[in-house]
Amino acid sequence: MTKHDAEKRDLFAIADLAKEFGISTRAIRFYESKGLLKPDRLGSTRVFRRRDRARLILILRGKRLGFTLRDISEYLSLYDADSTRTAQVKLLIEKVDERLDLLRGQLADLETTIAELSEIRKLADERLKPEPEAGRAD
Amino acid sequence: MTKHDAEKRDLFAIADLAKEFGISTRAIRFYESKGLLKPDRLGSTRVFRRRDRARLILILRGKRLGFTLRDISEYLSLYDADSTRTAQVKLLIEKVDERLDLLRGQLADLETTIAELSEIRKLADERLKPEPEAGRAD
DNA sequence: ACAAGAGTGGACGTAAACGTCAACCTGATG
DNA sequence: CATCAGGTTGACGTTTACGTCCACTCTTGT
Repeated sequence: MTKHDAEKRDLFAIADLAKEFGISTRAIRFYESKGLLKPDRLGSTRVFRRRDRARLILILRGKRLGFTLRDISEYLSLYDADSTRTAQVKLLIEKVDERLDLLRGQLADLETTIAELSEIRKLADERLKPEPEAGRAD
Repeated sequence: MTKHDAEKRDLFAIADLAKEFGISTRAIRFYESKGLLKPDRLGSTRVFRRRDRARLILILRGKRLGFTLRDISEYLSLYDADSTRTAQVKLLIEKVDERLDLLRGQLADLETTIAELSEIRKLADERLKPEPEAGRAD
């Protein structure tokens, strides 16, 4: 069972991650080619560690939110930047703020949309059971 | 002034909408070709009305949220479905619920991301003004 | 020894969402 | 009348994010 506890392991084959997250190995290699992942190598074989797995999680979340890989790449660099040591903390802050604005915009859009759909749902639902009154006959 | 109050008008040229929303006329025609918009015609010239403008707003919001045009198309049909008359209210409800689930998932992702970035921001920020001590002089 | 199974890089294919011409029509205007 | 701003329909080009072969190489079980 310990074998399957992905959280605790530190070594992953490309196929492990592909399976765990339901994506193709091709996709993973593609992410690497774009610099989003930097697995170690054993000869030519990729060896993924916890760090890469964590990045992959962020990548997939970014994708669910509709960001491009380029966006996500920038975004990952924010995590990397090591806010306690970076020489350009101000630049980092700017970037983070920028992205936060963007996300808050999305959040607002999302809330509006959810509200509107809920309203539609409510109407349709009422339509479905319109007689809290009396009995009926078929 | 009344001329420019987009909300109150009922006739829009393709370029009006393009300008108002900062997109290309090509995009608008493309949306039409995909059935997302159905402007009237004066001869061959497209005439957009409030309804189309409203749909365009929904389309752009959908895009900001990372949905495909196909997704958005389905989504628009929910608005169209006229929940007070549709013969398949149940189907409508299912679709809406489905989409609400999806959106709520995004909302959760978004909130997580915002929280994480805020944390990074906080760290970087502290790093920038590490002396909450003593007075100041200008 | 050898086949199977996983890994590799490289090349090509593809769907989505437009951008970018090209070639045309049309009404207003100096 | 010539031109010009705005409209039209194609048709082709482009970028993104992979899928789909392909032709190897390595490791391992029998």
